[in-house]
Order: sequence, then structure tokens, then C-alpha cells
Amino acid sequence: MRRDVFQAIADPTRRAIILLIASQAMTPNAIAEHFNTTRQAVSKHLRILAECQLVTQEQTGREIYYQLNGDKMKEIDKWLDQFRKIWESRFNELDKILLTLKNDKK
Amino acid sequence: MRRDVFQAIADPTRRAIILLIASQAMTPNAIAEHFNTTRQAVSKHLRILAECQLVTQEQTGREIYYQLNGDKMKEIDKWLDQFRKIWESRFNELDKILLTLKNDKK
DNA sequence: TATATTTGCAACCGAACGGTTTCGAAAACT
DNA sequence: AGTTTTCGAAACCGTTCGGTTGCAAATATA
Repeated sequence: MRRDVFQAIADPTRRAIILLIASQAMTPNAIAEHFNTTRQAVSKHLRILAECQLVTQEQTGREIYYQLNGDKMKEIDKWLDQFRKIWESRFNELDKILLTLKNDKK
Repeated sequence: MRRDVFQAIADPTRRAIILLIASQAMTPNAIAEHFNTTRQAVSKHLRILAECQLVTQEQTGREIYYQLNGDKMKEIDKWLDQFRKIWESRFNELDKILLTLKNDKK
């Protein structure tokens, strides 16, 4: 299937699901109550989220609790890190210019 | 069109383009040289990236330089912030437990 | 045991996606 | 002026996506 985290968070419904279960594990039925779609559609989204390990399942009886996997969320954060360095270096360059202007004033 | 940042970064080629032009603005032809697709395919990706304002264009003559818009990248960072708070609070709870255990030891 | 609930899975459908090919417009070069 | 280069836009094609409907399996309840 080759699902990755970035494709998983591309869909707004899936992002809403992630936000919903971030603070508390929930069952598919409970999650589906928050959306205007069928339970099966939510189940499909959960399957995609599980495939890329963004959520983990925990079965108790016939109920399955879905929980957010924070570590996988950090993968996105890690990807953003590449650009933070660039932003930072750009800011430093701007900083140098501002410092130069300051020194020129004196 | 309804393009948003999350859909834009869902495609691996687009993420590669973003990384490529992050440090230096480039023309579509120059970008296309880095991929095994046609220039038109890259142009399509650039259009999508431009639609959600992840990249900005700057025309000089017949060449168009595409540049990454860092502010828009921060939108992703902002979205992640919601979860950082949750991670943090979870850590704090764990921290409390650990502290309690420590105190019990004494 | 019979019935209701919770869930995943398969089939189907219209829309969107990613790609190529083709074309036209504008700028640069000879 | 004629040619080359750079680029976006349109048409087309196969695949994937998000959704619904229907069904089967497993657990709980009467």
C-alpha cells in the first residue's frame, strides 16, 4: 500500500480524527458520531491511519480503541526541521544586515 | 480548487521540489532536471504549490524563479503545535508519577 | 439459543490525481 | 525577420481517493 504520514494527514477528515483522539482513545463508533459520514467511511480513514502507524489499536472485547501514536507525528516535525535550519540561517543573514546598518548609524 | 498546504505536501515529488528550492530559487527547467519526469509534470506540481502559496514566483525575462514561502510552511508547524501541548502534558503526568515514586522511595 | 451491537471487508461509483503529449505565447538570440 | 528557448494551458489516460451500500464475523445481551 505504501502509505506515508504525509498522505495520511492530507485529508481534512483524517486530521480531525487525529485531533479528536489525540487526548483520548476512542472507538470507531464514537469517532463517527462527530462526523457527517457513515461509520464505514470513518473506518476506512482509521485503516489508512493505522497502515502508516499514525494510530494504534487496542481491542477490549468487541470494541477497538484507537489511539494516536505521538512518535509518528514527530516524523512530520522531523521533516520540518530541515527547513527550520534554513529559516534560521536566513534570519541570521537578515540579522547581520540589521547589525551592519546599526553600526553604520553610529 | 480548494488546495491546502497538507494536500500539497502529500506528494513525494512536491516535497522533493520544496526541499530543492528551499535554499535557492530555481526555474521550472532547472527543477525538472532533478527528476525523471517531464517539465510539464513539474510545472503542474509548481502550480499546485503556488495555488496554496507554498511557493512564490518571480519573473525575470522569460524565466520564472520559484521560491519557497517559509511563512506558509509555518502553518504546518502551527498545526503540530496542538499536539505538542498534548505530548507535553502527557510527559508532565508521567513526570508527576515518576516524582511520586521517587518521593515514596525516600 | 436467539437477537442486537460493534466492527472490518469487498464491491461499486463519481471525482480528483499524476502523468504524457500537444499546442500557443512570450522573450532571447542569430 | 526567423529561429530557439522557456514556460503555462488544454486534452487525454490510467490509477487512486473518498464515499456509500451490503455483508460476514465476533462479542454482548435477552
